[in-house]
Amino acid sequence: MDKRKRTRLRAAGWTVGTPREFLGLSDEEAAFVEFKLALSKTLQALRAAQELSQVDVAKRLHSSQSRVAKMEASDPSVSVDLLVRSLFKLGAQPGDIAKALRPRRRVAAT
Amino acid sequence: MDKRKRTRLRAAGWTVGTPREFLGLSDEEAAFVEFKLALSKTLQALRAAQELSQVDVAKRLHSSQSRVAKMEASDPSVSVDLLVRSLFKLGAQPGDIAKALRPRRRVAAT
DNA sequence: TGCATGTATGTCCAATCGGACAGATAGTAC
DNA sequence: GTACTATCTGTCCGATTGGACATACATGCA
Repeated sequence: MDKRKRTRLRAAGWTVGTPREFLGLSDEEAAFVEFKLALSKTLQALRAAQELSQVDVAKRLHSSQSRVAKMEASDPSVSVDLLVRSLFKLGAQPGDIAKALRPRRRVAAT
Repeated sequence: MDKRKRTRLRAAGWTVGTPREFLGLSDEEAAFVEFKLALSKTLQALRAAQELSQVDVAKRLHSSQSRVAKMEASDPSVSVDLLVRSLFKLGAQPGDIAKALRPRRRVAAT
């Protein structure tokens, strides 16, 4: 987005910026939600790799399908604890989790 | 500990083994407590590096000294969420956390 | 000795989390 | 069309968590 358009939008009362700016998140909060997101993605990937349904995973975790869906969606009602425990139960190794948390290479902003 | 002594102790009614065995933790549970422990240690290290008291840290986190003590002690009442949020608030980068989680090289058991 | 500082531990209660259920939506096969 | 499967979303209520407080313990210093 170029400066001109940005300015016009702001003048029209719009908030312009990144999702993080939009939501008014501080740096630490943003880092935390990204952290959770990385774990969610890892969980999804692990499930896909094992070709399981959410119901299957729920059984292994002694939980419910709806909670698994929320875990994968990084729902606010899901804690990092639950995500980490679940990853371990699905066979992830500590190293796998560490790997998943490494910050993605940043791509040039447009 | 040698085999002989181990056997004698068991005969005398003692449980012999790792803390994990002693507590009857499954692999995933053990992995999880180690995970938490790594975060606690990182928090302590971060505080030490900045030469802050627990009270100082508590202020930065908008929490209390007692909770900080429990975080560093990896108390059961402390969640991974709290630890991770705290680390970020103290300025840790995602990469730092990933690094802290990498499994330590195992040393020959005695 | 008393006093200050830093840390550890136990408890209380409000806030958050998590399993479970209901119901919605989407895709596929018959 | 119905039926089945997989996933998503909202809600409820018991369980866990977290800030706060009191208090104990340790160390250093005047």
